[in-house]
Amino acid sequence: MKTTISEVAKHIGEDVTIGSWIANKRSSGKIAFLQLRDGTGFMQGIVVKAEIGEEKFQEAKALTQETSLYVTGTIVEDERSLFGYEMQIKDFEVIHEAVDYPITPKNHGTEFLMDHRHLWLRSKKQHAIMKVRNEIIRATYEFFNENGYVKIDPPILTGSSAEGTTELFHTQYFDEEAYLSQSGQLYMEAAAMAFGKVFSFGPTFRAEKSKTRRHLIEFWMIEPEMAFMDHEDSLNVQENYVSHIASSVLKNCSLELQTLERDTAMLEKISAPFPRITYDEAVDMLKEKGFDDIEWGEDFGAPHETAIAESFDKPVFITHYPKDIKAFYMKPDPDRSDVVLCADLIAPEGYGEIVGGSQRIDDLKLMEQRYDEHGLTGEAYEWYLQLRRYGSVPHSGFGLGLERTVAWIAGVEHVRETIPFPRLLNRLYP
RNA sequence: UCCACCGUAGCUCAGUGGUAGAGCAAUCGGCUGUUAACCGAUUUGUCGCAGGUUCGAAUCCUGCCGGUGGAGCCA
Repeated sequence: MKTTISEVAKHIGEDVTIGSWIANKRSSGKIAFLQLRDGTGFMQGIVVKAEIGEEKFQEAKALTQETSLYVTGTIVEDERSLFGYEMQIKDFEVIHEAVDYPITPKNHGTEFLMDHRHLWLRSKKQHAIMKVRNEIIRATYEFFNENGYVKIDPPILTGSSAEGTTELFHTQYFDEEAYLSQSGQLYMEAAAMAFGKVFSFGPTFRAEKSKTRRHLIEFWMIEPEMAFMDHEDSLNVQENYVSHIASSVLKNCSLELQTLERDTAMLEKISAPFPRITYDEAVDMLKEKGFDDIEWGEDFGAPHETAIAESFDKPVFITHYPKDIKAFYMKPDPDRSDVVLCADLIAPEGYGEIVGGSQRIDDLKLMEQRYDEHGLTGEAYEWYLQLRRYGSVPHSGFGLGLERTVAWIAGVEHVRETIPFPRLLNRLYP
């Protein structure tokens, strides 16, 4: 009967057939070890000459890397295998012979591997990262579904920008100029007024010429928006959500984390509540640590965020940033008009900002004032103003960057390995 | 856009003015428990491109192209 590597534990002692590829191979005069992969996992198959016959044994020894084949044999438990099971191969049938597979079991550079990303995804480490990514997505849907959120999909083609600061991808919408979405947030605010609690999950685009291990041109964000929730309520949602992600990956991806050599002790510490410090406290903390290049009113750079994160073994919220360095829609603190009710969540171990969120301005007059200050005129922004004209309520929301979160949870150095086909400054292929 | 570093065999790299090298991959042979298996043999070149200096340039100089890391900006 046909099965998959992920299911072999149910077939110990039975003869099964698995459609698979040769990931690697080792052989000697009378025994050969085939490292098999089938998409669901990796497993070793054993070919013994005395049992399979001279002709088939020679055929097994000649199998090339990434040749596809059906293997048939008995599933046995074996403690020498990390996976725990092996197949004693009785027969195999080659489907397609691969010749000169480019990615060998030895070292390769990033450029070469990225040029072969369509093949690199087959490797054990990349496979593990994508499984962690998938688990984070699954846990995201689970968390928001269980907490009464409705998934709403904002548009990708838009006629206006959410935050005028970043470079947008321009495109043509018949006779009009249009942009690829850099955030679905403004639309999610409209959705929250219709459905209460909503979340989105989709791609976003930033035409920034950023070249760092934390940046992609095209990346995926999860953007919840909640009516009748203030800044504090939102922080509670954020820490519960991130904790749920961490515990789900720990529970369902233990083999993948082992493959990635991730220190799971770091992940086990990720449980709500998370520490919270204000921007003011963060500036003081940085000055104590010897940073004399930061003054109140300036935004933090990556080294600053890393230095702050090093003081905590959990993600840390930095709240109440100065109004002037944050987006126009953030609500000022009622007790202090020079700061806004917002928070960035900084991941430990130098992974940087993974969440940014705020309570939004709900007062029509104040929002109109912000429009004037930021020069937001024209009908492209009119609909957003109407959300404050017709039954405005306090509401908050946040955006979580999927790739940065995957990089942090999986312990991967660079976000380009956390998305199947990264779009980078100089890469649109494959 | 700016700063730093890099570009030599299919891959990873050494070679800093005097005959183009190593390991891996590939091919052939050996080996009954391998884990990036190991051992022996064989094959592999537009030294990123263009110009210059020199008796002689992979090596020194100039320009260009490409890549990597970082800054700014952000998730």
